[in-house]
Amino acid sequence: MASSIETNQALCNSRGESPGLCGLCDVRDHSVCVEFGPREMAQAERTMARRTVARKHAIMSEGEPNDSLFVVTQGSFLLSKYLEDGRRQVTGFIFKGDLMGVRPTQQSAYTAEALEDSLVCTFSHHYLDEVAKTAPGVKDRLIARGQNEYHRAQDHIVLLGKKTADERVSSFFIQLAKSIGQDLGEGRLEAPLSMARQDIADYLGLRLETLSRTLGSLKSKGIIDSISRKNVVVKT
Amino acid sequence: MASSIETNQALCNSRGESPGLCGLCDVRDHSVCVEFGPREMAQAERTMARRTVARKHAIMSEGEPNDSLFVVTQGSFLLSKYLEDGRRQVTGFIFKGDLMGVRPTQQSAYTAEALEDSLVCTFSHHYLDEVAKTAPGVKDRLIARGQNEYHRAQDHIVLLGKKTADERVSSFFIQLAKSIGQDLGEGRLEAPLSMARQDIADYLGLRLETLSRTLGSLKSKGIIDSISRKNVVVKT
DNA sequence: CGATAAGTTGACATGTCTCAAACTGAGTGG
DNA sequence: CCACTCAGTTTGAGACATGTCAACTTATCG
Repeated sequence: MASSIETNQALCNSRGESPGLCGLCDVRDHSVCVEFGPREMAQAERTMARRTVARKHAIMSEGEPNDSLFVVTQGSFLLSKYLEDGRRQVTGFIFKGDLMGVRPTQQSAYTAEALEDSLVCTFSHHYLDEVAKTAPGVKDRLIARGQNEYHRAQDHIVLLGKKTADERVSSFFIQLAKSIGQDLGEGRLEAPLSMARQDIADYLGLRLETLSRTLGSLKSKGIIDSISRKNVVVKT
Repeated sequence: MASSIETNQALCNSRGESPGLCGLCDVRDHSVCVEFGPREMAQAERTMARRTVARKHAIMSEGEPNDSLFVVTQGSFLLSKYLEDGRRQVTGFIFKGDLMGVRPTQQSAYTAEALEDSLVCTFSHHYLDEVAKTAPGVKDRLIARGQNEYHRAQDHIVLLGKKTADERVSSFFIQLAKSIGQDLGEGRLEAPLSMARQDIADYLGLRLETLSRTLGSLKSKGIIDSISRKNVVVKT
């Protein structure tokens, strides 16, 4: 799962406070663009494409080439990989402030599809390479983001390799709530759920039915306060 | 698991063919150093430390700071993470030509310990940042390596989340043989095993006993030709 | 308010785990 | 060159967590 905004920075920021679209962007401070100087900012506003992605539509597909970096400014995405026989593994969820496509590639390693109507800023890597010549911090930020992806993947590996169904489900919801939830007080956190049960099950390496049963068990244990299709409240 | 040398490049290479130690290094063309010019090479040979790591000794520890990049020139390493109660998940194996520590960090995400007496070149990230000023390709190489790690981790996630014990074990040995094995002809590949059964089981998210039984089953199916403590021959 | 997709619950099957015992092979010393 | 040892590995029998398949319930949306 992706750890949204808090700790990391994404790509956009105007050091010279230009009042353009980027100047108003609410993920700017957490993105690659933080590294852009006023000149790059102005150029970015012309060069960069803002793109809407409709629910269920892919912005990257496993095996297809991709030469852009995407910064999610609204909405959320699901990352997945398929085995030849159609079994699907969800490898991550992406939220506002997260990046996709840290490196250009002939064959994307995974598919990224929108879980809801979403909005992304796209930067071609060709353009980023240019920017990097005068703003070297951009590359460091990409390295850092890439490492974050890797570390999240390692946590996911531990979850799948060593945790029980109960542990997987509670780890997932607690992490989700901590990363995108809001505090309701009394140690309760509420988070919106843009993904379906099947998506969560495919992320956790469980069957839909097992997830559903486990959810019931966690509710009775008080770890999960309430859960509906679109919302969850967890206690910590 | 790490995909050794073939496809990727690591860090070292003398474009100006200096006949120093680096000039003789057999992983040079696959490493970061490929990007170094003659000047950087000469400097590297003075600055960089070659270090031996004894079997079972850690070169990085989960939670401990690390500010160096390691290039494995001999031997192999095991990467692992632990849950609070001591359960261990092996997140990867590292072989000759692979990198560890792509980014400096206050808290390493995992532990890396030598599976056999090994040899690494260590570059401080402080030094690499200097080099990057005149050899910008170094950063790109680190981004690329970081992404490779991430993609391998995603494959690992699919293995743990969706594959059966049989599939996990055969995937593991086939990938191992393809990456570090040598061709015996007739579609047979032989690879040395520097890790114990327990290490492999912890990598595959299986119990030792399940791995052992599965190995027997794969032998009778002909997917594994033979396997001992130190060697495996797989048929493809 | 009916139609359809999404989620839950039930009963049973099975793959993997658990615990215990037996085996194997490399090193050591008599 | 033969016990002896000890860690590593394999085998056995039974338990249990999760998977499977089917029926049922609940949300969502025209």
